Amino acid sequence: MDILKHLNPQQADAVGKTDGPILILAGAGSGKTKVLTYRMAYLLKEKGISPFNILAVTFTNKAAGEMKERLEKILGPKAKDLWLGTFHSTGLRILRKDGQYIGIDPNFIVYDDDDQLALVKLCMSELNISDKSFSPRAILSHINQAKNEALSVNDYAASVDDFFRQRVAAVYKLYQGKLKQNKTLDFGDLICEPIRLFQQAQPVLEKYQKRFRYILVDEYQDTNRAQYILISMLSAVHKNLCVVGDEDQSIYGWRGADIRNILEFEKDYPDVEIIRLEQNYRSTKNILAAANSVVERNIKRIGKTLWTENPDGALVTYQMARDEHHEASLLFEKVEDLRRKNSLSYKDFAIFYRTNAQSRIFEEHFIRSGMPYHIVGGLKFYERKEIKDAVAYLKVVANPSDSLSLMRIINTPPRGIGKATIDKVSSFGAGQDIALFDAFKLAMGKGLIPRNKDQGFIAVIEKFNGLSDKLSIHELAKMLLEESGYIKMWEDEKTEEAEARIENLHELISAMRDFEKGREKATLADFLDHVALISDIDTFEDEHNRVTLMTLHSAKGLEFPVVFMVGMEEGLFPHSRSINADDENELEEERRLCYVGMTRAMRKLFLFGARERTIYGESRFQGQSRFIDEIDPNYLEIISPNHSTPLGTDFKSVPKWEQGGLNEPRIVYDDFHDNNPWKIGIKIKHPSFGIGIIKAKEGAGEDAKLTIIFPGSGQKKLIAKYISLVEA
DNA sequence: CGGCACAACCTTTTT
DNA sequence: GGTTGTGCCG
Ligand SMILES: Nc1ncnc2c1ncn2[C@@H]1O[C@H](COP(=O)(O)OP(=O)(O)OP(=O)(O)O)[C@@H](O)[C@H]1O
Repeated sequence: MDILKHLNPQQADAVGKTDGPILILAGAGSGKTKVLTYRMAYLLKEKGISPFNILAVTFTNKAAGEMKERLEKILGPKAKDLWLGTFHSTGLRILRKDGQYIGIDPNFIVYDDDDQLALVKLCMSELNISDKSFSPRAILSHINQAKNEALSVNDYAASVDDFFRQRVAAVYKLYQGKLKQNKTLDFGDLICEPIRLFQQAQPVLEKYQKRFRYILVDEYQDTNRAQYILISMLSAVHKNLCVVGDEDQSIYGWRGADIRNILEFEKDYPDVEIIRLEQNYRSTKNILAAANSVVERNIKRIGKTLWTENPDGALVTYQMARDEHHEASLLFEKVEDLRRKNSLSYKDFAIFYRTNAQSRIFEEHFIRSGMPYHIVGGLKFYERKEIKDAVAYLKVVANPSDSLSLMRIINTPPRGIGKATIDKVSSFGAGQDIALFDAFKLAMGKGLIPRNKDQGFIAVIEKFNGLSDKLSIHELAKMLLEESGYIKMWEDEKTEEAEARIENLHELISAMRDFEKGREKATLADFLDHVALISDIDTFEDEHNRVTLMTLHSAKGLEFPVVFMVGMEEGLFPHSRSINADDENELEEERRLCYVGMTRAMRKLFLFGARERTIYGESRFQGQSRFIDEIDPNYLEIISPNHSTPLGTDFKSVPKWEQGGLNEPRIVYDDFHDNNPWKIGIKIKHPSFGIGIIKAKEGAGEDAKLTIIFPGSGQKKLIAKYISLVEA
C-alpha cells in the first residue's frame, strides 16, 4: 500500500477505486497525470493485474514516453506488455495487427499532412476543381474534420447542404479511394479505421475488449468524437474506464476536440464516480491566482476550486519590449541573472510562444550567445526537402503502390521523366487499374515509353524491396540513396547548401541506426510509422541542461521552475484569427491556452511582449495582449520603460545591443523577489491621497516612478520616496 | 524537359 | 521574411 502514501486523500481515492468508470476532473498541477501513473502502478503491483490487460492513452508521445519511463522504474521490463501511447499510435498498432480483416494491406504506410495535401491537390485536379476557387487546405481541413467526427465518405455525402461541401464530398470520396489504391492511411484513418474494423469484425472487437480490462485516458478534454467512439467500444465490456481532464485546458477544439466528451461523461456512464482534485502542487500562490484570474473570464466553464500550500512567491512580471529583438535580449538578461542569483540551471527555464515562427529570433540569439537551448516540435528535420525525398524513397521501397511518393522521387534526380510522361503512364495505369509503379514497368515493357526511360530506377526499387529482410534498415537506406543516384545529385551541386543536405541525409541514416537499437527487429515499416507519428528527431529530454523553447500547445502537461511567455500582444496572442466578434469560442480557447501556459510555471512567470514586431516583413505595432489586462493586478508587476529618453531620439540609429538596458529599470531579483520595497500590488499610504495599490513601476530605487490607484482619487503617478508604506 | 526568375501568399496551434 | 507556385525560355 506504499503506493498510496505519496498521494493526498482525493488522489489516493482516485487510484484505489479501480473498478467502474471514473472521471477525474481537476485543475492544473493537481496531480492528474501523477494519479494516472500511480493508478497503473497500483493495478499492476497491488492488484496483480497483468500489463497485458491495460491500455493507457496519452495525448503526446512525450507524455507517453515519460509515463513509460516512470512505470519501468516501478515494474522493470514487464512494462513492455503494456499498451501505452497516443490515440494514433494505438490505432496504428491495432491496424498493423488486425487491419487485414477489413482489407487493409499489411504493407500500408502512413501519410503525413504534406502527403495529405498533395493527395488532395491531385484529387482536385482530377476532378477539375481549380485550386483558385477552393483552397486545397480548406478542403483537406474539412476532410480531416469529418474524420474527427468519424464520418465516412457516405456519412459526409449524406450531410452536405451547400456547394462547397458537395465539392468536399467529391474530393473526400476520390481521396479515400486513392489512399486505398496507394495502400496508405492518413492520421484520421488511424482512429476511424479501427472503428470500422470493430464494427465489421465483431470477434476482433471482442478480443480487444477482453484484453483491455482497464483503460486510462489522459487529457480527456482534448479527445474528439472519433476517439470517444473508439474508447467507448473498447471499454464497453469491462467498463473500467478512467479518464482524466480539465475543461480549462481544452486547447485543441480546432482539431476536433469535443469538450462534450468530458461534460457529458456522466450521461454516458451514469454510475460514474467523479473525483475532483483541488490542491495544486506545482505553482506559487501568485502564479496560480494570476492564472485563475484570467481563465475565470471564460463564460463556458464548469468552474473549480484550486488552492496551494506553496509560498506566495514572486509576482508575475510583465514587460513590453521595444521589438522582438529587445524582447529576446531582455529574456537573456533575465535568464543569466536568475541563473546566477538562484543557482538555477538552463534546463529550469522554458520559453513559450504562440506561433512557431517566433522561435527564429530566439534561436538566432541563442546561437549568438552560445547559451544551450532546444526547440521542441516545429517539425524541422523531417520537413526538409532532402529528408522528405529520402523518406519518399523508403516509402516506395516499403510499398511500391504508393504512387504519390513515387511521383515525388521518380524524377529526382532528373531522369527525363516530366509531367507529360507521368500523365501518359498514369492514364495508362488507370485504364488497367494498376498502380503507377506497375504501370511504368508495363509501359516500358510494351514500348509505350522508351525501354530505358527510367534509367534503372524501377530495378533499384525492386532490388531493395527484395532485400528488405536481409539488410538492416540503415544499411538499406544508405545503399538505396547511393544506388538511386540521390546522394550523387547533391554531391554534383558542389555548393555549401548541398553539403548541408548531404549532412542531413547522414543524420537520417544515423537516426535509423539509433532506431534499430533497443528493439529486436526494426522493419522499414516500423521506422516509417515512427517518422509519421513522432516526427521530432530528438524528443524532449530533460537530462540535457538547456533552455527549452516550444509553442504553448506543446507545453501542455509539462512544468518548469521559470517560464517566459513571449509575444503577449493583441493579434499574436490572442491570435488575430481567433478574434471574431461573432464567435467567443475561439477567444475562450486562446484564453485557456494562456491559462495552460501560465500554470506550467512553478516559481516565476514572466510575460513579455513587443511594442513593434515585424510580421511577414513589415513592421506592426500591436497593443499589449488583453490577457495582460485580465490578470488581477494584485498578482502582477508591470515593468514599463521610463520615458525619460528625449522625444525624437531615433532608436534605430543606436546599435541594438547598446539600447538594451539603457532605459530599462534595474531590477534585482533575489530568490525571485524584487528587493525594491515598492513592489507592484502592495498597499501604500500617501500623506494626502490615503491608501492605494501600486499598479506599475518605472525606474528603481527611491526615485522610481510608481503608478498608484487610490480608491478615492483615481490613478496617480508618484515618486517612491514621498510615499509611506502601510504594513510590510 | 529542366532551370531560373518573379509573384503571391502565408501558418495559429499538432497527432 | 521565406516558401511555394507560376510562367517563360533555352
Ligand atoms: N500528492 C502530491 N504530493 C506532492 N507533489 C505532488 C502531489 N501530487 C502531484 N504532485 C506534483 O505536482 C506536479 C503536477 O502534477 P501533474 O503533472 O500530475 O499534474 P496535472 O494535474 O497532470 O497537471 P496539468 O493538468 O497542469 O498538466 C508534479 O510535479 C507532481 O509531482
